[in-house]
Amino acid sequence: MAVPSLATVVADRLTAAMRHAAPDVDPPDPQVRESDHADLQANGLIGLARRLGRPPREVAGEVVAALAARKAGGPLAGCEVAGPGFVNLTVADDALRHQMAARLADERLGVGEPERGLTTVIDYSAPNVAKPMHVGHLRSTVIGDALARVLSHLGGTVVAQNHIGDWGTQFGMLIQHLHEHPHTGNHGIEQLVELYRAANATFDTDDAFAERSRQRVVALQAGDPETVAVWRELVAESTRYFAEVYEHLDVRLTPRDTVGESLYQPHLSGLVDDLRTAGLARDSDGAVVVFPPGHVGRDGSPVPLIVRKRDGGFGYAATDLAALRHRVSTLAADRVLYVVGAPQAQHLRMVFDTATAAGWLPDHVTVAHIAFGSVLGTDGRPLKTRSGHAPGLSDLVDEAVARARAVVADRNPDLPAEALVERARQVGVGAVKYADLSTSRGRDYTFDPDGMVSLTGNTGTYLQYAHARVRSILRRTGDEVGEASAGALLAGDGPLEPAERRLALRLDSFGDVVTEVAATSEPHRLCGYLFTLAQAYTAFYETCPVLTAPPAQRGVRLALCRLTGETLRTGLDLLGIAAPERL
RNA sequence: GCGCCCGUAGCUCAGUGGAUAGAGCAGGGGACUUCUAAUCCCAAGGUCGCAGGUUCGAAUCCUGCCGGGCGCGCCA
Repeated sequence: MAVPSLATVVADRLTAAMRHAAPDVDPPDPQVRESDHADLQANGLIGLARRLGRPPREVAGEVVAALAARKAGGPLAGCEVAGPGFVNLTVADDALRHQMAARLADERLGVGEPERGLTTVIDYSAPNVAKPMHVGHLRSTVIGDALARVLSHLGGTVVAQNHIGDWGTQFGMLIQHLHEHPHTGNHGIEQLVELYRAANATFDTDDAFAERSRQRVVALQAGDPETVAVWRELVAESTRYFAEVYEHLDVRLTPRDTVGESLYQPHLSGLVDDLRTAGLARDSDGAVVVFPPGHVGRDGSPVPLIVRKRDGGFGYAATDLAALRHRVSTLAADRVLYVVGAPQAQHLRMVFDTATAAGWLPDHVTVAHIAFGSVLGTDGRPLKTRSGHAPGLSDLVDEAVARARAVVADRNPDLPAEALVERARQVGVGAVKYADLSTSRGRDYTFDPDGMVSLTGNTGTYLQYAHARVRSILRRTGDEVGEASAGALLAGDGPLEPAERRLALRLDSFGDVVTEVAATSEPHRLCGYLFTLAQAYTAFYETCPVLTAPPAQRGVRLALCRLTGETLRTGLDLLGIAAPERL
């Protein structure tokens, strides 16, 4: 059962008190926030005073009095006016114990399911066939996977769509090159990459080959059996590679979520006709284009969305429109999220605007570009995919895992080789994912391998370590669930230590933060929360002995440990990061 | 030129219009016979790019400027 946080309960009570103290005025948001000066502080009463045209401290005093008059059984132990009209709020120890007990008794830790009944389509990862995945794919994959986990945890239906690049003119040159230089045996990603490089080089230097490649594109589009068979082989090989990468990364995408660009090809002709019929598309120099209003280019003229090229081929805009239409009509999306790099912002806006104009986007469906920044080197220069080589995803992950293995092996000399491999993977992958998820996604991303895999400080490893310490304590009790129970919390009395209070308050906000991540599509908020939670636990760990405490206190502390452990484990899982029992 | 994003500690970054702007890393000083020291504590480090404006109150909202990144007709 959902357990509202103390902050929301207190906010509701303040709103009620404002209504009581000033019945004729619509009460503003009480703005209850965590505070350095108390457990919580409310800033919104100054706004109420403004609406009343009266001195803020006076009004705040009346609201506090109204609050005090109805506080029987409430969670507050104290509230006082401070500064220009803030209200500092202290929650009662009993209220904290009850909150913790309620969360501990609930398998969902008291987190509600506000997404129940909503379907969200998430477009993420989107690697290209016959190309290695690089850091840009990593961001989309990791962020998209985290959002999928969060929305699904909140009760929503999530439909992942891996929009892989499996169509386009480059396949003509790949297939033609394979045709002229047949490979034997299996290919593997390395061979595919080599094929891409060789085909591309020949294409650029050999005009005759380039022409044969163009013919090969025509053959592919016409469904020539031999050509299609080779194409399928290329796609299948890449799909196997993607699946390996996802599994290694603990990403939930599977081949079932793969909906390549090729699948929309049969619908593009009709789509262009529909746009024409709707009066949105028109001919321009032999191409078919849409001019969504409000998009102006270099010379002040409208920027076209090219749905069909002059040569008769369809551009990616057509594919994107077909995909969007499919997601809304067939997949019944209430919300469509595009986890795509920020440089595509204008393109996506034009696609969204065109879809809206065409009537393919009903009002109740929201569409959002979940943009993330470009990948920069440590010199601050962007790493270009085409010119230089963007760092390969596998290289980065392998390096992180190797460093993790060195540290894990150093701390656990007796760990069997097999367990070492798996734990190093969990730690290394967790470090990479956390580094990616913990900064706000809109910013450009500085690719810093050293910082990413350092395994100290504000990293995924810190969170895993805090979790492992929790587990270590609980393992030492004979019956952790029985002793570290909700009942133990409720049986506790006497004042809580400051470190216990701070930990309990952090634990209480978990559901609010997860809901916020869903609302903003910003996983870094969850990272920040989990880091402060781990810090609060560490402070508790340093100052509050658990196993050696007197029985009543021991029960309370064990219960706090267990709730912390389960909150960390759940939070890490929502980020796609493992929480091993031991580090 | 137009549009979008971004300028916060030496570096990498948090920061819901609220009180004294916070973390991590690096560098300095301390703490392991102790439930895991992958940790913790202390000190140091800032014209929040600049200038105006709105507000009781601005890193946060508005305007202008400076600096950086990205995008802007047939690649995806």
